[in-house]
Amino acid sequence: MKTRTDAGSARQAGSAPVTIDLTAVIVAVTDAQPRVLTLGPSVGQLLECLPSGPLTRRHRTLEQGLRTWVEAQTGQSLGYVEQLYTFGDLGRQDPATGDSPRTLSIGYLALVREPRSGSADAATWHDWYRYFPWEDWRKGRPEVIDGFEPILSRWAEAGETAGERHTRRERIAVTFGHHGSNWNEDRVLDRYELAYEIGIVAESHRDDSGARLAPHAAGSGVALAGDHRRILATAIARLRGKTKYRPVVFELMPPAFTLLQLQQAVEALAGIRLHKPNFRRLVEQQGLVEETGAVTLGTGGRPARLVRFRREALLERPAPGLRVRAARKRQTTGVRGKA
Amino acid sequence: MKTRTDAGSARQAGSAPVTIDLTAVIVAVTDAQPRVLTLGPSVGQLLECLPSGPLTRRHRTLEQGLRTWVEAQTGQSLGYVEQLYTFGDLGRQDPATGDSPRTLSIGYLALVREPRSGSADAATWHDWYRYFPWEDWRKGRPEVIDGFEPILSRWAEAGETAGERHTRRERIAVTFGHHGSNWNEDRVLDRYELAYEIGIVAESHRDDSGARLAPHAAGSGVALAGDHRRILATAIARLRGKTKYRPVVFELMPPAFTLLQLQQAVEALAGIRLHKPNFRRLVEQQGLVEETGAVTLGTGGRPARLVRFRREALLERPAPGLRVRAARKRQTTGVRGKA
DNA sequence: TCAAAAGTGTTATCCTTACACCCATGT
DNA sequence: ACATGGGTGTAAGGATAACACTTTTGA
Repeated sequence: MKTRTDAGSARQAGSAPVTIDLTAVIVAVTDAQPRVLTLGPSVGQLLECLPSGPLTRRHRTLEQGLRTWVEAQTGQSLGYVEQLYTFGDLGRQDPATGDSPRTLSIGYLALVREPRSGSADAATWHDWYRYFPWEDWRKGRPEVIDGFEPILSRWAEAGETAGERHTRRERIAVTFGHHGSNWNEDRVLDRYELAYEIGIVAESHRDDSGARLAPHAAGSGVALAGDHRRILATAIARLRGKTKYRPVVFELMPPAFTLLQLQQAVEALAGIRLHKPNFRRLVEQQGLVEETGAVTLGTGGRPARLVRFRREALLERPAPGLRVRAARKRQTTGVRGKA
Repeated sequence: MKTRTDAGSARQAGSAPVTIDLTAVIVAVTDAQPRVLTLGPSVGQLLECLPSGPLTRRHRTLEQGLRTWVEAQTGQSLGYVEQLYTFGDLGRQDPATGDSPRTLSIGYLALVREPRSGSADAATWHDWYRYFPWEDWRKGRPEVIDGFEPILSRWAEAGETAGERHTRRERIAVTFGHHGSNWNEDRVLDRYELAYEIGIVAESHRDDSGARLAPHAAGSGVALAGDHRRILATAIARLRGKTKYRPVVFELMPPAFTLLQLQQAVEALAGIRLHKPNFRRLVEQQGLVEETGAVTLGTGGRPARLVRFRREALLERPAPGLRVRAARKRQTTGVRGKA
């Protein structure tokens, strides 16, 4: 790709040595909880991190490099994989490293069916709301947000000009909604970035020495090494968004499942509760599933039909997905957690 | 980001030297046509290419590096910028380069308001359908697709097993639709990748020495250097998709515009025709525009109200955009081209 | 018998699509 | 007068969201 070099004006500015880190957000849903695979912490490594490794000559494609590293580090082999974003800003680098060999991380989202519990190494599955407690609205508005609200307002009112204060208030309204209403579950990354900027989140303080407004709020979740929590936020946002127009949830489901299991998986990802009868109709009317003929036994109630994903849906609809919105009342299922 | 190095198992495999290329797809809409800014061709550079340059130490952020390069090469300063994808597979490198210092390109989408015609350098604006003639359905089904169809079927029927043939037929149906129906304007990248794989497109033959099924079909559009046509396809796909749930079109419009101009911009991007009365209602009902009070004169008919983008729409709707679908009949406007 | 989950019916409302039609200006 | 684009009315059909209600199991 050097052939066009001459076309530019001042090209020979000396490209710095760069290392590429391939980083994976590996997601599964078990027992109606969204889980993500992390490594550590260990000696000499204070924080947990996502599986990741440098791109080498032996990797023909970026994705192949990612799969190789993940398998080596976690024993997990990946099915569905999708590139998320490339992070490479200076100044957000881990201070320990220094800036000398610049590192870019290319983040990936991977979906797997079963968290085969840590066969290899120190890989462990964690509920992803451990890192984003404010993102789980399934049991109602999370209390941690109460702690954020004064910090957010203080930041808004600390704007220099009237215009800036207005912009800040608007930004808060868009990302976090107005106290409880207008919550948009897709804006995971926007919320993390705002929290990072304001200093709600531990990483803000680690990354820069300058004083931030807020002193790392209580309930701001578990931090990860480097940019990894940002990458995780990107993954959750992408997955929540994509669910709505592409049948990605099924990558997380076993070959046969009940409609309730499917609903709980969607709820787990989106962090909201859904209306059961309407959810079922949505799924069936979109033609996303078909009968297997089998039924489950002993789920604590009437046996449920087992269904499977119906691939033909891809041909029939331009955007086959689950365009869901939170139920006003708790119209879903009774007890959650252990399914 | 080296702090977690120890957490992995066999990390020290020697990361190869890598060059990062920042590549921009710069889009504008003028005279109801979608345009993209390219460089060349020139001496020693047979093909056109997108503005791009290597990431250097001086670039604090990737985006800032991109802006700097684009401004140097084209004189164009960028407004809205969004990262698209990072391309880095070996084997798709330009053969001239060889593989030694591996190059990744990070593709960006930029939207600008006015193609201030090539003040600097050799930058020129081109209709983007020059590179993707099959993507413009505004005047009905493009004839070039007739030429593709036999090639696609031949490829499908050349599958080894019955299963593979079925998979291939399905893939064709999803990406290109069944002869004219089921066209999904968002699947620009899928179509390019299929065309590349089959050999419809010139790049397939340039990149690999192996014989392909088809000998670079007629009407397969103008090729670009390196991965650039793929990056352009990614940009168009992203833009077509994003229009539906985010008000990005307005980044391409002047401060005040008529509803017809807006419709023509959307049609230009999506490559389909829309139903005029319904489009207007959609826009107004979504609250995306507000009156300026002014009207246009002499547009060949009754003077039109000039409207502007209404920022408050962002606060009111979770996904403010123009969820459009092709009109069955030509219900739009009369003559196109010169607006 | 009751709790728990599965599953059906029905309605009001909104959004989408298509059709038909009128309005205001320039040539 | 008529062409061109601007703009409104409205009705059919489909998708949603909320409501209430029945069915089938296990403890």
